[in-house]
Amino acid sequence: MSAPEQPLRDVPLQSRNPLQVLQEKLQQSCPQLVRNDRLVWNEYLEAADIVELPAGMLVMQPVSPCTQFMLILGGSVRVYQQNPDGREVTLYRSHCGDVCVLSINGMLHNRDFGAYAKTETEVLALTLSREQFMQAMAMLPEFCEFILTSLTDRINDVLHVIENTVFDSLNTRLMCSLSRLSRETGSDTLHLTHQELARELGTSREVISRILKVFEQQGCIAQERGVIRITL
Amino acid sequence: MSAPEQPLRDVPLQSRNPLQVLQEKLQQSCPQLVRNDRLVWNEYLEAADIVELPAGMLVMQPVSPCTQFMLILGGSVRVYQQNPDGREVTLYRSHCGDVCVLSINGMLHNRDFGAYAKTETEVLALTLSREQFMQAMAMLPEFCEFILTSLTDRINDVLHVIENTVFDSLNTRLMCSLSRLSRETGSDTLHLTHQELARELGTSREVISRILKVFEQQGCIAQERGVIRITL
DNA sequence: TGACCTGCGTGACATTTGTCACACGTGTTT
DNA sequence: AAACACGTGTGACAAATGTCACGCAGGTCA
Repeated sequence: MSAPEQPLRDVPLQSRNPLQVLQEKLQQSCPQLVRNDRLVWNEYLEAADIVELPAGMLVMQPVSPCTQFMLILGGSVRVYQQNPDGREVTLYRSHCGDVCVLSINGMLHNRDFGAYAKTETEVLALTLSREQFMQAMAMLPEFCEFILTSLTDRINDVLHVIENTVFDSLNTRLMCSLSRLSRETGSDTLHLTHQELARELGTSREVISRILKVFEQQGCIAQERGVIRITL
Repeated sequence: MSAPEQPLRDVPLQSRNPLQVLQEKLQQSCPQLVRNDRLVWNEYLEAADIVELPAGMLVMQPVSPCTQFMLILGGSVRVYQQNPDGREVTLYRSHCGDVCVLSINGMLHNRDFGAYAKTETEVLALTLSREQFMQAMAMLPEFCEFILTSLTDRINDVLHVIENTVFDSLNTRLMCSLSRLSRETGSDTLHLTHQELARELGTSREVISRILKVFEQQGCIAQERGVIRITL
């Protein structure tokens, strides 16, 4: 399976060559990865398989069958936990340029990883076999550094999640979630139900409704059925 | 600075050759790291510097001056966050055999890392320069795998912390903390004040006192000034 | 002895969050 | 039209947690 070749015209990112999109993305976040206008590990990436996952697919379960390294090229994956009552919390999301941590876990030893991952949109991902991955780590210091950076950044992210859940009120956390989701989707109009926001924060629908009503009265947001628009 | 050479007699771990202790530890957690009765990266480790940090030292601040890789050989480091009011939460602890995540962050790019780290005891750590570290990653697949495993395991750990803070009552979280601390110190007698437990969970002293009183009435614990004994 | 610090106990109270029950409107299906 | 699923609003209430204001006991130090 290989990437579709398309001209770089004024079309949405999703329909462009995903490796090109990845390169632009990484050029911003890790400029040292790009030399002479191409990714230093292009030779590896271009040999890699690219897989396309449908939206709504449960990619990872606590013990996953995944034995390959995965790098997200496009789309979004939600990583979350579930308690026995069926309540959920979102732990983080992976987007273009993000390493799939659970795939590294699976590739190395497939230890129990107390988390689920589900695609929220169609997802394009690059995969490397364990051997390809280890070889890239050994041969390409930039790739090695990229992987380590991704992992430590991810740890940093989730530490901030802990900070927020411990120190901040639901009020604050909800507002932060709205603003982050708005940033991630690049739009101030969020197509979300109250129930989905409850799953985001690990609380119940009624609580979200109650707080959103306050936000609405304060003029921070406007609501329609299934839609929240940030007006601030 | 090199490791003290001491005979392996019946003495507490702390006074033995720290590399020996590390090897025994890693043999349990990562047996593939040991071949022919020695660590596969002994050559690197034996050339490495070993540093000794005093107890109570603030090792890392949100932006740390650390530019070396660190691997804990002995003692314990507490990684925590602080909010503006001065309230704290413990995020995790590092012990013998653990990689210092913040040192990797510092070594690679020293990005802001919203967390503090403080030694709780005297700490012995092995350090590698950035060059030594990258070379070990490239040359020793076992070392590379060990580092990646350490990082993904750490992510897994903190994801569980999120799960607990979101889904569990303080009651449950406190009991879990007590039992974990007991496991980590290898003793059922914990020398801890209520205030320290409050910092552990990100709450206030009164709340901890209230819950511990209940535990005591239920017969799960016994308390003296500054001491909690688990009797269950 | 008295002053002081630290650790703990505790009651009263406010606030936050979770839960339950039910109602209403919209859109879809039968 | 009737039935139904879904998203939302809402009021009442319970439970959990945070906060404040104390008091008390043990130890240390001057």
